[in-house]
Amino acid sequence: VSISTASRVLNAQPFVKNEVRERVLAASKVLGYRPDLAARTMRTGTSGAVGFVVSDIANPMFATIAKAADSALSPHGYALFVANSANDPVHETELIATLRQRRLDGLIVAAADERTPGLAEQMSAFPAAVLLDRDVPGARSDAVLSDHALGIGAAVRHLFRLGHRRIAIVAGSRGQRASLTRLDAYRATLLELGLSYDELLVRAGELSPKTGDLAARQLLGARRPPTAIIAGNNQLFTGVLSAVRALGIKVPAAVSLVACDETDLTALHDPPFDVVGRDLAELGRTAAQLLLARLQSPERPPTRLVLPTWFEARGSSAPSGGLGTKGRIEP
Amino acid sequence: VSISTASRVLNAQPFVKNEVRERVLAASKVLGYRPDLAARTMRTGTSGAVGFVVSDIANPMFATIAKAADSALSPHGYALFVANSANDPVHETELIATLRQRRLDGLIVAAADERTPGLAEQMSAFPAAVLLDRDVPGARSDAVLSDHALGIGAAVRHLFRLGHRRIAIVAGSRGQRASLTRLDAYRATLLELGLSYDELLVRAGELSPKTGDLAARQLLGARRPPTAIIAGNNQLFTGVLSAVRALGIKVPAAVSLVACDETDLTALHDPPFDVVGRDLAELGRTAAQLLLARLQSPERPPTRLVLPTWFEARGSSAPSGGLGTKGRIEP
DNA sequence: GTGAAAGCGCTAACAC
DNA sequence: GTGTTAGCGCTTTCAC
Repeated sequence: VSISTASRVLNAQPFVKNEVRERVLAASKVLGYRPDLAARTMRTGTSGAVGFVVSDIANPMFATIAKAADSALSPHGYALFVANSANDPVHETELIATLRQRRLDGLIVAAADERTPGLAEQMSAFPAAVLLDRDVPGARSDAVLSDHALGIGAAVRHLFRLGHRRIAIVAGSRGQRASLTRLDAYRATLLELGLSYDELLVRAGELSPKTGDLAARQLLGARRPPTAIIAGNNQLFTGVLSAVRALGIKVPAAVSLVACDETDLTALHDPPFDVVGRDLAELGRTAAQLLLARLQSPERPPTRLVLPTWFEARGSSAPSGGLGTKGRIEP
Repeated sequence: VSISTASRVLNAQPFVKNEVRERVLAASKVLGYRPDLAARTMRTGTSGAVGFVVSDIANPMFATIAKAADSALSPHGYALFVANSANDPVHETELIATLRQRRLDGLIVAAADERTPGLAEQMSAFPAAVLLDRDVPGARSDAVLSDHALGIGAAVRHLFRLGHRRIAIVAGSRGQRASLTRLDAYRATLLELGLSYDELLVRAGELSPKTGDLAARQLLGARRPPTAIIAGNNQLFTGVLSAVRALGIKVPAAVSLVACDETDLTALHDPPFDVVGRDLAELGRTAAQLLLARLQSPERPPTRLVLPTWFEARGSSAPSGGLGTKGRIEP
């Protein structure tokens, strides 16, 4: 029983006598043999591992996506490792570099900031890399994106129909496509409806509850407060909601609220919150599929897939006494 | 400039002339040199990586813990990778084996089922392994545990004081210490208060919203329904709540509800839900510290740290018209 | 069909 | 102080 024959057997290669194969298999079972993956990685250059870099590992949105991606990858023998950049572009760059040093075969990236210098180059260093709802300038990689304009547009129109004329939005900063396109869609829809774009009704900052809380306090404390607020991210929404609670403001009587991305909080509130939804699991699955496809055929042209978002009116928006509504509209 | 001198410089070893050191550093900067960690791992036997095996990566509870553990590990140069066992003991065993094959230096385990055969052996194969709120028979490893009895006991007593005599609990199955000790504490406290333990008021199953939903429907649809329900896990709680919503039952007027572990849902509900709380970040940090300590001194005796839980009465429990209360008790 | 041997990129023991 | 060399465990030619 030589060392190379054993390797052949364990890698299921042909041209090994059946009797020998049996013996090797038996022996490896008895000894509990497990190949050293570090050695294999060094020899073959592949690790059978895929990384998922998220900007906030504690955000259940990423967790849902990761779960779906993992389910799609693991039947193909790839392990998914989730790593946290903690919303820090510097740390993120370092993290991705380490993942490459560890020879991960693939990378799914929801970058903290798309404008981080060198990101595109870092990604192209991987055999396969997929952008998840991010648009990195200069990157020629596969991407799964959400069409945020669909949902935001519908939300704004819904609020308009209810009579709202002062609709505010709280969004992330300019470093992420999601925030940018949500803001763009917000503005475009306002103009389409003949409303003016009022910068005082727009707040942007880090994607954290704190930002949402602060923004909501500023908006609601202003001389001419909004009658509706769209929170452009689940973390921002928790902040907005905590501010609304702290200020004792009634929803939807005094202010209408729209969240982005369904969570337990939005779904199980009584009544549930209006939400701009999307299929997070589908997002993760698709990212995994793009990754697998690229690993299989490295030369295929980059694919950009755009998945829909939608608006669900529920219990957190109500008619406003604005110009547009005469009679009361039942929610 | 020889290959071993370069290695010495880059590993910050002494006995290298300053001038040479400078030159090597400069060259490595220019070339963008990054050591191949797979090769280093093979040579040294260590990978500088730690795994965190969770039973449900989409559960924000684990995400919070992971985030805290990561923050504690990364300053020490360890990367934390989160991997999902998807509540499947078989998959979990496979996953841990792979992590060992990848030569991860450490492991934090919140096993799906503590009774999985061979778990203790698998863990002892790692240079360092920490159990996170799990009690694996035969494992001689470090552990961070939560004292669930504290919080559950307080919750049951609180409900008793409010006049509740039919207090139900929905818990996980017997494969996790958390579920077991919560059930034990529930029963012990009932007996301590002179109440009988009624099996019809106890439901157990997989830690999923579905279980919670089903259990709540059974409990509330019974001939003698409970006046209060304790959900022994955040996932179960979402299920219990969805059932309560679907059945149109008022909280806390018709039934009092207690959740385990604070989430956005429990904190931001109006009014907030009563909750058995604990410091999840502290749990993660402590796990990381135990891991680092063991990596530093492999021979130290195993440490078991127990962290407290507590009960917070808020808006989801109300007096019940039971035998115990005459006058109305203000919440 | 099987074995011997080279080499992946790195570190560490040993010579100089 | 620095260079030479062996070897970590695996896969993969290349002989036989």
